[in-house]
Amino acid sequence: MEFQLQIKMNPKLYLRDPEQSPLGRNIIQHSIGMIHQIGFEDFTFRKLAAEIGTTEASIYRYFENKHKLLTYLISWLWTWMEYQLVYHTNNVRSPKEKILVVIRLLSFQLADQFTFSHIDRNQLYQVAITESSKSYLTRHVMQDNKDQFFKPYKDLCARIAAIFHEYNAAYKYPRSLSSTLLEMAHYQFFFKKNLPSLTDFAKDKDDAGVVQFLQNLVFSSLKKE
Amino acid sequence: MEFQLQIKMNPKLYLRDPEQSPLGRNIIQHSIGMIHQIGFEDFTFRKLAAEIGTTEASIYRYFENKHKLLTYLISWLWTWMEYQLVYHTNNVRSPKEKILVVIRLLSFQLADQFTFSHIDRNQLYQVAITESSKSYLTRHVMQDNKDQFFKPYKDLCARIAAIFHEYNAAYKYPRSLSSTLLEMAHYQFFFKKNLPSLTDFAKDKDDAGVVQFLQNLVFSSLKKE
DNA sequence: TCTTTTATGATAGTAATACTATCATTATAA
DNA sequence: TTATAATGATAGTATTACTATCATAAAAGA
Repeated sequence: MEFQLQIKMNPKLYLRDPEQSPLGRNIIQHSIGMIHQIGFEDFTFRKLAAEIGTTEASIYRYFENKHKLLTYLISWLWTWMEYQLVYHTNNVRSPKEKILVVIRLLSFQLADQFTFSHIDRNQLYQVAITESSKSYLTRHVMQDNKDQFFKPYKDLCARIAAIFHEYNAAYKYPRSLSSTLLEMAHYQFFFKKNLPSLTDFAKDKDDAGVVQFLQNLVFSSLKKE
Repeated sequence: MEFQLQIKMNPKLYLRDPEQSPLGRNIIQHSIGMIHQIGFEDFTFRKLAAEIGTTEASIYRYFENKHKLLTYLISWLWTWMEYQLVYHTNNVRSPKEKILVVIRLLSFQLADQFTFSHIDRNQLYQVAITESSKSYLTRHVMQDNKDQFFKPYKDLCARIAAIFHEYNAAYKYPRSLSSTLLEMAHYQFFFKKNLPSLTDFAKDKDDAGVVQFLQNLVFSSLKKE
């Protein structure tokens, strides 16, 4: 018995659906690998075309530009995260336990039930740590928002906020705490690796310290017990 | 009686010190204005040269590239912030009061004692909200860090962490809480303006809500009383 | 099976970006 | 007064970020 999870993406993010063809899936797969390797700034469609043995023109038939492609990738990850959250909190009663699941998920400590032949989630997660905020830190964020590009992120944020509310209905800032958690789950790992003095985890070998910090941050804010 | 604050910048950030000439100061002044207006991605030395009536080549004599210029600007702001922090917490005894000063400072609610003829701090602060993280979210962050480009940011972070420690010596994550506060002081304002559903301040007209959230976040984490 | 559509490849071309180099001119300092 | 330094003027290169055109192969429809 095999299950497949199909993530439906916002059609405005692409010109031709990359999931529907081998070339499209190649673009997705190798763009993740390449951005991971050389970073988004140095990543170009020309280099990507060379790597997968196609032409620039062919890639432009799938994505308008590299920024849309990045937004597509990040958007895919948030959607996948939300699904994971639903899956892993299903049948969990205690809001406290749900919050622990959220933090484990955002710290990439949870096992996945699916494999995606062309998407290396581990690599995509690494990409997201460094590049995700670039998808909205632009001058065209408002237009992109109107086009619903950030719906997956906002949905995930809202779902986590709802769990916070469930844990403590009196807490006044569930959404801001949720976006803080989402961003910090990236930034603290980035800092730990690259600018360690901005964290308290410089010497840590594993991610346990960051996870504990995030737990402390959230539960302190939400108080209770 | 007039006082002047001279902020000493890391010489590796520039080729020729922009503070030492009218052209240099023009570059600083107009780059802030221009990045504020069109965003860092669309900002080019060519456009900047046209605006201030000089040539691309002349600008390249001051800065190697636009990324170094951005890092210079952001770096200046962090240094200025640290000075403000020292100034405004001088003679303040209570650590709690110091933390309130920090948050007011990061939310740009504090008056400044100096004017800088060619640097519009208000505009630079707006630029920092959207662009500051781009100065380190790169593949060359490690090298840049070795060159001490982020020292002003790390110094400010450490100083705030020290205040947290003073407030509650038992708290385990003063640095991470400090970097969280620093980043969120930007992100929550950015979200409030551009992606309001990621915050609880969509309808707020002023910044008071964000300030309260930041206070709540910090004091909850640090507990005590 | 024949034909039409669709996807890709191959190739070319353009405007802008991100620089580097050279030389003349002007202002300043020794 | 002469050397030095800063800027302007101009030119040029490699790369980026696209757009356009045409040929070919594969798939789908009649």
